[in-house]
Amino acid sequence: MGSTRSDYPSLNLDLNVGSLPFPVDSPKAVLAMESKHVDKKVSIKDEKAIKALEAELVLATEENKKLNEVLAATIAGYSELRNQLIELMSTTSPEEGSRSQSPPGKRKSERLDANMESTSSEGSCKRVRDDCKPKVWKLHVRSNPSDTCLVVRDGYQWRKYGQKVTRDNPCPRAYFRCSFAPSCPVKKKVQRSAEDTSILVATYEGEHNHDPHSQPGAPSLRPNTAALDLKSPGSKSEMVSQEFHRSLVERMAFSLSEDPAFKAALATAITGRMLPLRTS
DNA sequence: CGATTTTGACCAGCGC
DNA sequence: GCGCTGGTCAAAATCG
Repeated sequence: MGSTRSDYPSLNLDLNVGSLPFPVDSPKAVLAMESKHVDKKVSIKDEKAIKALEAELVLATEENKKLNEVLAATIAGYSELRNQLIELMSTTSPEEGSRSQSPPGKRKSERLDANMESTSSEGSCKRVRDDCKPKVWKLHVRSNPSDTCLVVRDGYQWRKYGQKVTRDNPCPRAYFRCSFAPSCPVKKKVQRSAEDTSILVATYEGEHNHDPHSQPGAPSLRPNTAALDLKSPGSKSEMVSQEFHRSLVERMAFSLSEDPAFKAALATAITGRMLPLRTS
């Protein structure tokens, strides 16, 4: 995933500055068209007007080019800032270290998973894990706290194979396997957040090797429920892709808004930007 | 009757 | 080595 301009559809602006009387691609095209259509009886006055228009077009083209460069620089800067933020979030700051210090008895693998949570929601995960464990990422979904069923509707069909009450959370954790294909390696753990019981935390391990909608009797995605389409990117269906993109953005936004480290980093960044302005 | 859920038992990893 | 804990298994129960 490169940070090219095509990665930012919303930023794909049409920068054809200056109003042109007809759609053209370049000054050469203008000249070609003009040489075709210009009447021999064209007066000197008209020729001057044409030259003026040509000059205006060249200026507009130049301006367009400059604006494109500015846009590219802006996107590059955005990318760099985003990477810095991700890096900042993934590295353990002293106070975050004490916060994320795992309680005694917490397993190493789980701590790794917890570490992954901050980065896995972003595709450009910088940190590469040493082992060859399947991809793990977490999903926070709001649901009715009075609803006791640990079901996250994500378009796939799951088969529950266990439930446990964990030490650090009074709410039970449910274990699911993808029930569509026996060969599908994906597993899912669902548990209510200890802090906010209205939030269901679903931990996915691995990637589906099948289409979520290919299965018969797949549950329809109801509104007003924890419904998300988690189909892998790069699918053929544009609708699904858009849905996936939307859910990804929602997930990222939610994860970031819930992350105290992000809030702290944001506050630091804002303070850092404001203080020099005040002191100067 | 097959699929799914429940739930206690078992296993393996980790810290002490 | 032992105890704690999370993850999984598998038999029984339940559901459609």
